[in-house]
Amino acid sequence: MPELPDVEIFKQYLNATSLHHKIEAVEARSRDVLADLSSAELKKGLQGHNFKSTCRHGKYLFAALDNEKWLVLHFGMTGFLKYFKKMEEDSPHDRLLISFANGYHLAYDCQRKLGKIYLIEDSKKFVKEKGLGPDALGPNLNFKFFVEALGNRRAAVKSTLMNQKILAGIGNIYSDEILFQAGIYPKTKAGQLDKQSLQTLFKEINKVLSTAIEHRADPEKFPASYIIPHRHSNGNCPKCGEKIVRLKISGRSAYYCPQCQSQKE
DNA sequence: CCTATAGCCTGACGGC
DNA sequence: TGCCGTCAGGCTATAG
Repeated sequence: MPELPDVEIFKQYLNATSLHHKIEAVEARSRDVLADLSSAELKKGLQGHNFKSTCRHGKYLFAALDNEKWLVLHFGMTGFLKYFKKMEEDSPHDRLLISFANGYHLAYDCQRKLGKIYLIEDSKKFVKEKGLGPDALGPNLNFKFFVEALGNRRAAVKSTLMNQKILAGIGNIYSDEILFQAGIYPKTKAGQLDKQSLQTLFKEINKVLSTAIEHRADPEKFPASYIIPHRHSNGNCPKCGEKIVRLKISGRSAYYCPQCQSQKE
């Protein structure tokens, strides 16, 4: 789930459910998802406090606490948030359980434990230390920067889009969608894209990510022209009907339409 | 500096 | 049914 649009929805979800409620109890159930802090430290940082506001950078969600600290959540491949009242809804994959004074709970569910939880003082510093590029939907992103960032890259454009140090937020699924909408073959070397392709690509990054957010990051609600719902073996291109092809690029699966995303010489 | 790969973790699925 | 390999919306350390 968790690429930029998904995390944006998690942020909205946290805002709608969990702000300004006093945190009464904290259960950190897996050491694996705790970055560089103990469960006791996490508990100490959260208990008795409340969330004031949130923000997001790439795939990271930041929740500001009233003690000037930030809870930072990264969702790995399988993470998501769950707000509920009855403990029957608590699942074995809920790695962190925050219980509020109003009787509700916020769970961080992360089946594969590839996500990470941090407690930090300074969100700007965190982004810098992680080496994250500008948020793919953020205000600091302009075409000039984009062209320079892709400049002399020899890697496949798909890998470049997924490189969090260049742009933060795009993952395996949405890179496929962006390249499909832009009509670009995913293995094209980033540095070999002509001006026209770069312009289209730049525009589609914004368009695809905002469209996904508008539809609550739910593929079932996506426009009929989107490849994501057809992104599997046996899938057919929603634009031309051609059979969708799978490639391996830097260890990740790329799905594309050989008709609409033809390889240029 | 850049790029590609293995490893981390759990579970679902298909083939034999 | 069991076992095996593969795959899965990510990141990191490491090697070339």
